[in-house]
Amino acid sequence: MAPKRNEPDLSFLLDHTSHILRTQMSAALAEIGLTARMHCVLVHALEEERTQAQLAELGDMDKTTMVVTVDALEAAGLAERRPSSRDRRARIIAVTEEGARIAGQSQEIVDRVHREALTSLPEPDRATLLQALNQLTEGHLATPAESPRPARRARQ
Amino acid sequence: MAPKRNEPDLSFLLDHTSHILRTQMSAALAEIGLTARMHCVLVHALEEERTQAQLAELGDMDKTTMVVTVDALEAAGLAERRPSSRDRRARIIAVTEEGARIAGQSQEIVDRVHREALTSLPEPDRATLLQALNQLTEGHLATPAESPRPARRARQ
DNA sequence: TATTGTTATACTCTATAACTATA
DNA sequence: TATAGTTATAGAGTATAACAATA
Repeated sequence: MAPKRNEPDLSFLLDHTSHILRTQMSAALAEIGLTARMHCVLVHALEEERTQAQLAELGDMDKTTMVVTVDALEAAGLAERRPSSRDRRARIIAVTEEGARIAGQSQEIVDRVHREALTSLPEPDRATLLQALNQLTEGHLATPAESPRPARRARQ
Repeated sequence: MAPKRNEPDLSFLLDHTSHILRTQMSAALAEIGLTARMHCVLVHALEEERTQAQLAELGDMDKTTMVVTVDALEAAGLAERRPSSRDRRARIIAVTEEGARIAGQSQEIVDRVHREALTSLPEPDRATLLQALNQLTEGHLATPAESPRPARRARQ
């Protein structure tokens, strides 16, 4: 049987919920001067010594996007670039004391926004939702379809 | 209890699944020369006589984005702009015969991509997932938080 | 005065390419 | 030769502003 039209479908539901959640998360983090990327880098950099490339990989960012993000963290006094002792090409992102404090706050904000979003769900459905999304992520929605993107021209 | 770190959270899961599904949908629709927006406009325009503004509202697009989308549909011979008999400012988007045929195909593609995505889920979880997402959409994830965007300067 | 659709374009975001220093 | 990080900028996507026609 064909699905009824005008009924929210999976695409709409995922697009809508992820978009709204993202705006709420951005707004909440903005109150302490962070973007979601800055939060992501702070948290991962706190866990252990990591280079920009490693942090970019973890946060699924381009290395050039990471440059901008680390610039912002440095400007805010939350992190510092330090030369790696192992590889003089690489830079370790060291979180400052203030950065660690802010990271604690931002993690609380992230958790709170998630909690608040899920409050409209009955208890048992929350676990099922997260589990189902996890399964999709590992199943047919693991890898992106490639879009035939035109290559960019060389710089003049 | 604080959530364990490095565990996929709601933000990651929604972002990831919606992004992957979107790439798959784009790739699948591209095979018949459509974008998701073109499909969306075609389907809604087929249901009843609708103006660009109404279609923009339904598809959550800016009116200027709608202009581009309708241009593409016209160029592909799938739809035509016709003056509204009620309001001479407005234009009805009329789907051509070929457009209706393509809309049928694109709807099949959309349904197939959704079906395929959900195959990794056990039967009972599918309904729960869709229901839970629906509830989020109507609950705390109904309306976007507003981001303080700087106003754009006037044209020179 | 407000609204529909159009055009032009400003702005954001992201990624590519080229580069330097190092491996 | 390959990789880490930087810089500059191209390109896509989108929205704002201004406009003409009409309400």
